[in-house]
Order: sequence, then structure tokens, then C-alpha cells
Amino acid sequence: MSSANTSRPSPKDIGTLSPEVMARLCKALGHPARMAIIEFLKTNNQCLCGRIVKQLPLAQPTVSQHLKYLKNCGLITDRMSRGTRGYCLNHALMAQLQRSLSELLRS
Amino acid sequence: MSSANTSRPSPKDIGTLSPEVMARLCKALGHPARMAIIEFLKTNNQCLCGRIVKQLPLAQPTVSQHLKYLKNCGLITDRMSRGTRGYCLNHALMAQLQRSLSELLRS
DNA sequence: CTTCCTTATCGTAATTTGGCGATTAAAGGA
DNA sequence: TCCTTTAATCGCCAAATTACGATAAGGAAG
Repeated sequence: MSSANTSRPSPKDIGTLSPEVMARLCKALGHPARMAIIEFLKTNNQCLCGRIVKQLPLAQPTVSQHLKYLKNCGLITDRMSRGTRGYCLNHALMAQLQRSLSELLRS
Repeated sequence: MSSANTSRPSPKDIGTLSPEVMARLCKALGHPARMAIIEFLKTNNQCLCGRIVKQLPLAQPTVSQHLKYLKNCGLITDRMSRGTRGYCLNHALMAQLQRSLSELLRS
């Protein structure tokens, strides 16, 4: 079941994430390597795959796979704008997830 | 049993969660059924397994399995105190995860 | 056009996950 | 005690995940 890996949330979703979307994003963060990638991109935004490979004890195809996973659920993008190269953190979506989690507790 | 499911975080961890612990907690939330359970416990705290089974389109053993998963990583407990029965949300840990996620973005 | 460098994809194997029927265990009454 | 209700565990299967070597694809420089 690849439902956790297709149909990224649209910009419209920014506002309130459904539990299903939240689960999908949490699942993407639910692997040490992917969490490490997100953490790394926080300080080193817009960096190439090779850079990330050097940070992790994993082979290049494996890292590429994790990057694809994160990209598919929208947490990262593979370029900031036309002409740029490198993976970037989707700050807005991360913030939305964090906010949705806090909503899940408060209300 | 998988490494993602043993050695729950100790109370001492409340303060800053390591990326590994964050990943483990996110993984636990990374399934629609488990996310639904957490959401349900938010409003219906300290309820029995059967109550949760009725909320989900899943068989009782499956729900029991998910509850075990959530319990093992500390996000829920199976009793509030001596003499009580029913699953309870670990509000403190959920809040800590939410805070750690926001830290992961800010700093 | 070639050569190099980087990264995505393919193919595959090992492990984990998710689901459920059947069964066991535990807790409460009668 | 026995019986009923409730929930955990067992056993099994299908599907997904994770990891990696090998290979292909894409650019940049020469």
C-alpha cells in the first residue's frame, strides 16, 4: 500500500491537516535517517544529495530513496526555484504539522 | 519485536527528545489507525479497548496490536493509577514531541 | 562527441508491518 | 464455583519497508 507515498498535500491543505495527512507526514519522519535528513536540511538548506550522503552511514541509493520519500509527501522539495539545485526543507509544511499536532492536544 | 518498539523514553527525557526518540514517536503516530486512537483518547480519556474498537474499522486483535505499539513507545498508558482501568493519553510526552518538532524548525 | 561526476532507478533480498481468525488469559458477576 | 465479557496473544499470510549493488540517466567540462 503506497498510499503513504503518493498525492502530496496541496497548498490548500495549509490551514488544518487531516489526521490522515498528519499520519502520512509523521510516518515520513518516523525513520532515523529521514529525521536526520530533515534536521540536516534545517541548518544546511538547499544542498545536494551527495552532501547528505556524507552525513549518513548509508549508501547513496538508500539516501536517494529516503529523499524521494520525503519529497513525495511534500516535506522537502528538490529545488528552491528555477535554476537552483539542491534539496530544500518545506518549512511551511513542517510548521503546519507541528501546529496540527499541538491542536490535536489542545482542543 | 522491532527496535522501534522497545525501551520507552524515561521521564528524564522530558526536556529535549533526541532525533532517534522523535523518529520513534513519529513512527508510532505514522499510521492512520494509531493517529485516530490518539485523537479519540484526546476527548475520551481513560477508555477501554472495546470502546476504541467500536470507533475503528478494524478487528479487535488489530486494535489491540496498535494499542500495544503506542503503549510500548510511551504515548499511552493502560491505566491512570492504581485501581483504574482503560487507556490514557500521555499528554506530557505528546506535548514534548510537539515542542521538539518546533525546536527542530526554529533553532 | 567523449569523459567524468552526480544522482536516480532497477532488481533483489531480508526484515518489518498490518491484518485477522482462533485461542488463551483475565476479570466480574451469578 | 461456573459462566460471561473483555482483551491480549498466537500463528499465519500478504504487503510494505529498508538496504544495497549494479546500472542508467543527466549535466558540466574538456
